[in-house]
Amino acid sequence: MFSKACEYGIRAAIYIGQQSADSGRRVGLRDIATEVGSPEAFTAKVLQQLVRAGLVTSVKGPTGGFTLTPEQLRTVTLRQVVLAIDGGQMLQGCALGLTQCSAKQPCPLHYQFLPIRDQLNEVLRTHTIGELAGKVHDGLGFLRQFS
Amino acid sequence: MFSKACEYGIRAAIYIGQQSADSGRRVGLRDIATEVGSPEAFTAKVLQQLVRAGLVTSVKGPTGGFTLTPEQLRTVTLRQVVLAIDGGQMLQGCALGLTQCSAKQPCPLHYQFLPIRDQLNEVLRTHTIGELAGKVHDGLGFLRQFS
DNA sequence: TTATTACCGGATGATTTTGTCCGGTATCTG
DNA sequence: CAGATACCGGACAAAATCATCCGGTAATAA
Ligand code: FES
Ligand code: FES
Repeated sequence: MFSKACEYGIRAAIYIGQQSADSGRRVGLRDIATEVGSPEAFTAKVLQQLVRAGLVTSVKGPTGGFTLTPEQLRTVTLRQVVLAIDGGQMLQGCALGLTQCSAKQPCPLHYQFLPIRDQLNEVLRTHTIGELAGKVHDGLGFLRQFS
Repeated sequence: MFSKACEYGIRAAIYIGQQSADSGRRVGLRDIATEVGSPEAFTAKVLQQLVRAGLVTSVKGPTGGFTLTPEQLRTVTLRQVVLAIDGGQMLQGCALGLTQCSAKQPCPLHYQFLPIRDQLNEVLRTHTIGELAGKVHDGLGFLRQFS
């Protein structure tokens, strides 16, 4: 569905959001990688993308780390995270790989896939990182597998 | 969404199906690659997978090529093609990359993604190659972009 | 100020996916 | 049988993705 980078990015963002909403404290890279079960160095690259896109805030130095401002918690959507990392191919490209998805020259699956893709876009567009972080906080969602 | 290999495989299968239903004639690799706009040698690999999986029939020698039997046209679903090439990750894996998708330890998006994935599975399960080939035959669907 | 902390950025390497090449083999035609 | 055709199979190569390493830089705290 999404690339590994995107999966790590989403999980990391939600964890950062959870900690930010919970206690306002910043979380370090090591902490993030441990909690979401992702490779540390690679996760750093992905987070840099999110910081450059303005979706996550970072602070250097001691007591530094990553955080989500109250505004970011409220406004940053899953869709923005996916677009920043994976681009729009999954969100608007043709399911069968035609160079463009359009009713002009639709692939044989076009009209079957449209509602699916629309629903996917809707889910990504209407869910904020802060909202998902709340679920994790309430024990309704998990960011890694516990055995 | 799907891998390149899978996209080529689906488009190729539909084209083979269209020609088989249309005139019963077998189509060669070159013809297929041209008509669906895919790299010839790579498409050959993908078709071999489909032949081994029993979803497409091949015949060697002069006048040989690929074909779909009437039974294959009637019974082979898109889902079988996708499973043969890409496996089940997209069809049953967790959207956020958790090692397993389950209500036991769901990711924060689990319940939002379930209906989307169910709908995707339903579309793949209920559409046969023969049915989609019919659309192409009737000019209602295209397998490559015409400028 | 000085030392420490922790993110930043570029270079590098491993793995998977994508794509090509070519000889082998089965099949059909004459 | 002889020759041509076209799929088969394995080796090989290129590109994208995934992942690591390490010196640089900004910020904090003593
Ligand atoms: S043209 Fe293929 S999904 Fe729209
Ligand atoms: S656990 Fe993530 S989609 Fe089911």
